[in-house]
Amino acid sequence: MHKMNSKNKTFIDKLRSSGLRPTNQRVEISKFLFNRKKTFHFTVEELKNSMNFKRSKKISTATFYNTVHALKSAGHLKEFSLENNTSYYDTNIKSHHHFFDNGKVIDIKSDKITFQKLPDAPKGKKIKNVEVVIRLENNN
Amino acid sequence: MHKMNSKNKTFIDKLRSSGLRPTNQRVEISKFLFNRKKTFHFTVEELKNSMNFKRSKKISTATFYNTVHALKSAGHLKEFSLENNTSYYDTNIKSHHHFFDNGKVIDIKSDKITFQKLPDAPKGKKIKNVEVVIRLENNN
DNA sequence: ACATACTTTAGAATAATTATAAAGTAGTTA
DNA sequence: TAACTACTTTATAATTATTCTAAAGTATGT
Ligand SMILES: [Mn+2]
Ligand SMILES: [Mn+2]
Ligand SMILES: [Zn+2]
Ligand SMILES: [Zn+2]
Repeated sequence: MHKMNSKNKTFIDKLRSSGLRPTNQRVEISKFLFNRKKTFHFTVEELKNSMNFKRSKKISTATFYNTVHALKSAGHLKEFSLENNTSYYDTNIKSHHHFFDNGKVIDIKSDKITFQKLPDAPKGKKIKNVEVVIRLENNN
Repeated sequence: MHKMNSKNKTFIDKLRSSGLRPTNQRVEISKFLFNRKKTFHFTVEELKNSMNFKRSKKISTATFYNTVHALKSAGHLKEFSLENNTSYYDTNIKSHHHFFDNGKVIDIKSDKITFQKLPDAPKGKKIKNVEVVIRLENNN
């Protein structure tokens, strides 16, 4: 008694090609994360609550953590931090920048910010990437 | 039986002028944090371990947390996050940028980075500050 | 010295995350 | 399809970072 629609196929392939067995839980989580137009920024708790809210058969906390870590390792998610002690994940894996607006995170495309001056990497090192955070506050 | 040297005076004043009673613990912690030439980036655990290592009379964990929070509220420390679930603190309270090199954090003075292009803040918002993280990796 | 508010402390509590190990499932092979 | 095996899910325990609690201690004003 499995639901199957044409969307799932995409995620099954995505998981398989990353060496992850496309279990029901992983497919559901992938669909929830990646089947949307805009970038999704989330914590594991938020993901768990919003997915499990409507489900009769809940997915376990450990599976949410396991799956998010697996997707991160496979390069489908990026991890980042705000100024609290929780990990956030980003469905936009391209190098890009962020607005932080009281806990709300908004993507800034890489080409929206360019530099006039950037320091050289210390000797023996090179630059892996450059990410900018623009913190916002309310006007007036 | 209090040790007192001319350095402590500075920190006593600093604490008093921030509305914090200059207790022994706070003075010791302030001296440890601020009596150095270079910026210090640390977690509360790191601070606790390095200060308590040599002391016979240990300062309690709660006091390290309390004092770091108090110093942050007073504007003498800034909090930031790496990609783990621990708060880091920065003795450099000026707006500035960072190199991240495998967990090691190095300051970049604000004027070492300038922008050619920056996005506008969404309407109703304004930019509070802009901080850049340059992630490093080893050469070759 | 006394009073009082603030501070320190040990220990309990909480939140996010990771570890454990038993039960379940996917992919493979007979 | 049945059996096999490696991988996955799950409930639960453990860990880590941090905050809370409330009792004992201390700084400051009088
Ligand atoms: Mn955590
Ligand atoms: Mn934490
Ligand atoms: Zn993003
Ligand atoms: Zn710094």
